[in-house]
Amino acid sequence: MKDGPDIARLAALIGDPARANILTALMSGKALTASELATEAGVSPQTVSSHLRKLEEGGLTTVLKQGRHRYVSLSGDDVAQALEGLMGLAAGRGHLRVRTGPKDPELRHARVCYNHLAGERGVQMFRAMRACGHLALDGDAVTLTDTGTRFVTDLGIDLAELEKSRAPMCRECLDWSARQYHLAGTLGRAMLTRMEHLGWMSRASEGRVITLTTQGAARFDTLFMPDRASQSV
Amino acid sequence: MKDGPDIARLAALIGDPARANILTALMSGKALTASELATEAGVSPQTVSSHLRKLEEGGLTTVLKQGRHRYVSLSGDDVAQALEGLMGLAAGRGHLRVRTGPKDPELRHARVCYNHLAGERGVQMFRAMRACGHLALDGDAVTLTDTGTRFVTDLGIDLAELEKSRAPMCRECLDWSARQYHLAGTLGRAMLTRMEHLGWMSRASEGRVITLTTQGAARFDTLFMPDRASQSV
DNA sequence: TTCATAGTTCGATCATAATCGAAGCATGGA
DNA sequence: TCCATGCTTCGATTATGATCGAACTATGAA
Repeated sequence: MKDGPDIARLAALIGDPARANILTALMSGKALTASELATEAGVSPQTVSSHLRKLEEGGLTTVLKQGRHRYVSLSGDDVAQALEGLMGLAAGRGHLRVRTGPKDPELRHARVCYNHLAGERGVQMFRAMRACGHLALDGDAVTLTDTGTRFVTDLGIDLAELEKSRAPMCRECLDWSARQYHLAGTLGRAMLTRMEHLGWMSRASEGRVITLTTQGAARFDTLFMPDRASQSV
Repeated sequence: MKDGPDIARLAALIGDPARANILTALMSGKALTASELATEAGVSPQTVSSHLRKLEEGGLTTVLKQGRHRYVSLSGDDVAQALEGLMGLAAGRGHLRVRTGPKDPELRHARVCYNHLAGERGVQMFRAMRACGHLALDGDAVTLTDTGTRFVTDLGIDLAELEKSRAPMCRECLDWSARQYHLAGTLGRAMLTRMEHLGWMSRASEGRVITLTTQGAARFDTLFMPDRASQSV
């Protein structure tokens, strides 16, 4: 009995170490060049060329050519979502790197997941916004409430700009480290960008770790603590 | 940069066709013997023995020995969840079997997903129960309401029995065919079992298709149509 | 125009792992 | 006890696919 989608082919695409490293690097949401990805994966340019072709043919990545540069990115949110799901299962089953790097705790604390905030901080933010009634849930749908609209507008987010996009504004994304949900979608992205702009947090030039400044952490905790968020609004 | 969980190893486990077939068969929620899985995967007993060892070591399956029989099952809901996520991505990317069998539409309509109802029917049920206020959502948490308690009790479900289990009673499970959520957890399982008992639907002896009787479909639609469910309670 | 850089294609190499025949062990039934 | 059945282990075979050196194409800058 062989029915339903063919997960073997898709999983085999992800199951090569070099390709897994490429996909993981692309989880930052950045579009990276083939050369950068060759460095990330630790293989030669010719090898990465071959891998990228397979990923593109499999529908996991898209490529944008600009002159002699080819910018590669994940082909959509759903790829990121499935990868996070695999990460969650891998973490839950103890499938960890042999050498857990010094960045592991930092990744768990705060990291970028396809351009939005993930890790403990991401979960904290999502939970606080729900607790304060800024976000409402209806099944799989997450919507911004009236108080939420005021909240994010006060924070400096241009909602009119977000509404121009056809992508969902709010979406739940299962966090592999916290095993809870954090906020994805265009609003999730805008929140991270805004907090970077405010100087609360910054992304490393390489990798996915997000670092909060001392002041940024304080401001973040002020805004996103459930029993304190009400007072600030 | 090689950080976070090792998805390559896990994906490679799933990425072998024989093992993917095994895991897909186990999505029915039944515990199957090694011989049955050898038939499912279309390989010899010695090959399946080798594959099962890998899946068990990887934490994806558990084995229960009874005499000379070894009963294999998925090691948890989270495995089923990640597999469904991969199925969704595979379906969305057109990674389908070369020969889409005659069972494909039936699988999309109603199928068993780790012992609970999936497919269009599963989504319909979950949606209707939320619309009628029988289920309440708070982030990732799904809870049975007072009206929901009465509803399922009237349907013949023994909630006291369900509450004895440590497993979550209600959980959302993303449906690969419908791209929406259906109800999982012990309640989701109990609902399917109950409707089978009422003769509304039955599982094929092999595979995961669920067939509704004419009368069963009528009763199902009566109970789980959002604008009609209120009248029946 | 020349040179440097980004990236692809070709083909050979080689490591890996799925596969099954043969043999053996464990269990159950007559 | 003997035979049948379920399952595992061992070892050889073979197909697959990742890999990179060599060579090439395309683009950009001086």
